[in-house]
Amino acid sequence: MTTAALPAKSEDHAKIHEAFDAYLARLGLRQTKQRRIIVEAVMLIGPHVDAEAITQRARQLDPSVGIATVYRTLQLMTAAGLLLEHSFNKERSTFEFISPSREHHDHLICNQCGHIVEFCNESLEDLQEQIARSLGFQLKTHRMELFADCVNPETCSHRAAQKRP
Amino acid sequence: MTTAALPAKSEDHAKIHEAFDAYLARLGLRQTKQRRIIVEAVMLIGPHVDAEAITQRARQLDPSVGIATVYRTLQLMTAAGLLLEHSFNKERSTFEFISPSREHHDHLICNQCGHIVEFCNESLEDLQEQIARSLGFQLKTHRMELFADCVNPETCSHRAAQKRP
DNA sequence: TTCGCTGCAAAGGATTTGCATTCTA
DNA sequence: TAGAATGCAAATCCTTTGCAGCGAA
Repeated sequence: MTTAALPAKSEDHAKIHEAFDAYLARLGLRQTKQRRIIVEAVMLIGPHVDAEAITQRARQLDPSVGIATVYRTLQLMTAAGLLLEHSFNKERSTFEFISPSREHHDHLICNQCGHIVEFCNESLEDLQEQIARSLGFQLKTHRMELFADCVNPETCSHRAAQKRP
Repeated sequence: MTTAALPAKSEDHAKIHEAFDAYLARLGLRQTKQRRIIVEAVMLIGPHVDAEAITQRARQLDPSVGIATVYRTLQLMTAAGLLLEHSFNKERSTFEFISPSREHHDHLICNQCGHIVEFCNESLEDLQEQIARSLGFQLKTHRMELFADCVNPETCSHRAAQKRP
């Protein structure tokens, strides 16, 4: 059975901000308006974000946010364990927002429009573990991405959602 | 059943050149000394190559080979189905040489020593296709990497076998 | 007040492109 | 000979860095 992964719950927003602030405090770093805005932007447009999208969303909250700060904050969030950096396509890094309420899942990426579908399949997980065992290894983690075409072209309308003004 | 993938046979070199020439002819493109050199360089250092490595190897065969030509030829080879482009790391593209004698495979990477085991598992392939279909997509390609620990530590000695001259 | 932060602009690094020249077919 | 291919240098594009001013603690 293949199930779609659930999106983050909005109740998490406060917890995420808290977690990030705690991370900053732990390292003796400062809480700033820009950092709060960028974390918020990630949650608003997540779970898959890139620096450009974040910058645009953040600038709706405060037009003066600089790209450099976005990149620096994205690195911080990754270090804090709030984001996972992927290279789905080579021209731009994608960051995945990891909320506590989201379970493990893999990704299917549409070749046409770049839309990302998250899914989880138990049999697949079992099989992977079994394969590793049969090769004399104990599976720790894995990375799996399926690249596919929409069977129904108009399903590709996510393209619109992807486009930016 | 999980089987290990075999490396390319050197007898393939001639066939590969032939296949590439045929591809060029089919598109009305020209056979050139540089293209032959670059294809040869890929086979010499494959199966995992990047533009820089290819350029260096190609220049041992002819110092005048330009980087632009390497990139252009790598694109041609990819279009011809001789290479598969990966983005294992975001700062540089890796191309995987696909020889007819090498079957499709996935990768298992040892967490301890970095050794890469190539394997192929039919059930896994079937399952992936099935998953894509159930999500409304037609699977084109996939990327799967298992990160694992050797069950038996001394198996980890493959490290030496990994090194290239 | 102290430094960490920020925005800006310039720097980087891989890959692509424009162009005059060279060379295949 | 036509026009495809090449090498070089300049141009791109995403991301990082240097720096002087700003602001959190």
